[in-house]
Amino acid sequence: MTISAESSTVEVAASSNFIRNIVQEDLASGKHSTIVTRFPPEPNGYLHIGHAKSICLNFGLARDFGGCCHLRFDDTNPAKEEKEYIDSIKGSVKWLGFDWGEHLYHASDYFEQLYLWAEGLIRQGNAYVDDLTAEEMRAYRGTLTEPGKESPFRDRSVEENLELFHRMRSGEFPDGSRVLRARIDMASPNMNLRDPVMYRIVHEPHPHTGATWCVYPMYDYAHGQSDSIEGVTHSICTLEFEDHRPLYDWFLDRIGAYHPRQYEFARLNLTYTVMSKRKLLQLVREGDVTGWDDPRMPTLDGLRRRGYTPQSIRNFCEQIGVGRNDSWIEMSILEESVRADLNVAAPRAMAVLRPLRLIVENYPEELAEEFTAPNHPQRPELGERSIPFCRELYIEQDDFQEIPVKGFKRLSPGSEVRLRYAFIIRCSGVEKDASGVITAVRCSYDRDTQAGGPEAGRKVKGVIHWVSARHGVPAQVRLYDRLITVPNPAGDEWKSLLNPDSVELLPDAVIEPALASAQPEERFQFERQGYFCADLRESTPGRPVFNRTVTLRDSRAK
RNA sequence: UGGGGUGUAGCCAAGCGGUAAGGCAACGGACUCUGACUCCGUCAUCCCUAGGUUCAAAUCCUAGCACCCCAGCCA
Repeated sequence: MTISAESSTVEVAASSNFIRNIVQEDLASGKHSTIVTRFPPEPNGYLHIGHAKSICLNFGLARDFGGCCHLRFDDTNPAKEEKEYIDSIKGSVKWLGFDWGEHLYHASDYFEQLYLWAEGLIRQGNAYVDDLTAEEMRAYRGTLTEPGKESPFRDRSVEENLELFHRMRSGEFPDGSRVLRARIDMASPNMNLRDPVMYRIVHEPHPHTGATWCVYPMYDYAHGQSDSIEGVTHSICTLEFEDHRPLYDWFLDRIGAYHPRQYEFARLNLTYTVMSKRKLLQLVREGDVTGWDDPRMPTLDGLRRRGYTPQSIRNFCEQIGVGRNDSWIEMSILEESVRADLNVAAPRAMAVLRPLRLIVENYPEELAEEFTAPNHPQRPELGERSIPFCRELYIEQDDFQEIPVKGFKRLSPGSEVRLRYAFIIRCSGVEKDASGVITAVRCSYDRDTQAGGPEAGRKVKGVIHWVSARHGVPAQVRLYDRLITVPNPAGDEWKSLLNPDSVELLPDAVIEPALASAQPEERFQFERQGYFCADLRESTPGRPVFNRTVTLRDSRAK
C-alpha cells in the first residue's frame, strides 16, 4: 500500500481574535504598511503544543497579512541552552509547516550592540555595577507590599562602573561576584522595576557564540532591544510578561530606539498533561518517558511520533482561539482535530490487537482466497488492496463473548456476524483449555454472503475485523493514553499523578499483510479501533512498530 | 493588605449600546459491511454579583466578589 499518509483536510479558517483585529486595524489605518512578527524560543528544551499556539499565531499573521515572521533564539543563558535544542526547534517549526526564510536570528547576534548600549546607560547614570550577593540582593528587593532598599553600590561613579563592567567582560571576576543593574526605582510597585539585573557573569560556553563572552544579558535586557533591532511591529508574548513591558520601554526610551508594540495572550494549558519545559525536562531526566519525543509527551516531536499531523495541530490552534483568559483546553479538542484530519487522509486496514483464534469449520483446510477491500470507503481514488482469507483466522478477543452482555453486537455462541469484507459467519462453539480459558472460537461461514453474492444483503447485528492466521504478520503495537490521571494537575504534586498505564505494549498483535511494508510515519486507520502511525524511529518495512495516535470515537456506553 | 491582569454554557470562544456566532463535550434521531464517518435535531430569557445611566446594556458608570501573574544573577 503506497497511499500517502499526508493529511488532506482543509485548513481551518483563521478565526477572529483580538491580536488579529489589532493587526488588521494597524494595516488599515496605515500605522504599518507591513507587519513583522517573530517566534522567540529559548533553546533550553523541545517545543511543545503550547509553542505551536504561538508559532501558528505569529507565522499565521505574517502569512495572512503578507508580512514576515522571524525565528529568533533568545539564547541569553548558556547555562541552560544546547545545540541539540536549537536543532530540534528548527525541525519542529519546519515540520509544523512554517518557514522563516532568511529570517533566522539569535539574541546573541546582538550581544555587542547590547553591550554598547549598556555602556551608554552607565554613562547616563542609568546603570551600575553591584557587588551584592544574590541573597543580599533578594533581601534588599523588599516584598510585594514593602519597598526595597537601595544597594550601597548604587551610587558608584560612572568611571568606576565603566571600569568594573569592562573587567566583568574581560573575565576578571568569578560567576556571581557582580552584576550590572539598571538604576530605576527600588520602591516601584512593579517588582520588575526595582533595579533589575541587566548582566550577570557566566563562564560557560555558549551554543552559538562559543567562548566569546563571559557576561550575558538577562532576557529582560535583551528581548525588547532584539525586537527593536529586527523592526518587529507586533511583539506577541504570553501574559506573564505584561508587567515587563514598562521595563522594555524604559530601556528603549533611554537607548533612543524604536519601540515595538507588545501584546500578550494566555498560554495554552491542556488537560491531562503538563506543559512547562521544566516539567517536561523532569520527566525526561527522571526516566518517566523515553525522551523528549516520547509519544506520550505534548512536545511537537512527541505528537509527531504519536501520529499527529502538522495540519491537525494547526487546525487545533485555530480552533482554540487566542485570548487573555487563563484557560484549560480539553484534550478532546486536540483528539478530535487529529481524528478529523486522519478520517479523511488515512487508508484503512485491519489489525488484530489481542488475537483470538477463529476456526471456520466448513472452510477447506488447503484453500485460501483473497478479497479486495477499498483503502478508504469514502474515497475510492485511494484504491484497494487484497486481503487473504483461510480456514483459520484471528479476531479480537473483545469481539467474542460467550455470554453476551445486553446490547452486544458482535460474536457469541449461535449468533451471526459479518467478517469485514468477507463472509457472514455463525458461531458454533468454543474450545477451552484445562483451566477453562477460551483458546479458540469455532464457526461456519456462508459463501452466499460475500459481496455480490445472493445473500450479501443479509442483515446481521455486527461487523468485526479479522486477519488470516496463515498470512497475518506479527507487529509491535503500542497503545498510548493520557500522561496524567487528573484533568488539571497543578502545584508540585503533579509527579504523583502520573498515569501508570500511559503506555501498553501489545506483544501478540497481528496485522494484514498489506500493512507489513508500512514506511515510518505512515498512518492508517485500523478499522474499528483507531488511528495508528508506524513509528518514526523504530518501525521499518518488514518489522513494523505501530503507535496508536487516538482511538476512534466509541458511542458504546463505557 | 503593593502592582498588573481576567471573569459569556461542562471546556474554549465571538461579541465593542439594538436584544447571546462558532467549535469541543453531552443528549436524541437517520444512515451504515467500521458501535467509525456523514446527516438532522436539542443544548445561555442570559453574559461573576449588586446598584445605576439609557427607549434599549454582555457591551457605559459605581461598588463589591472570585481567580491568575510578579519578590531568579530563569525565560
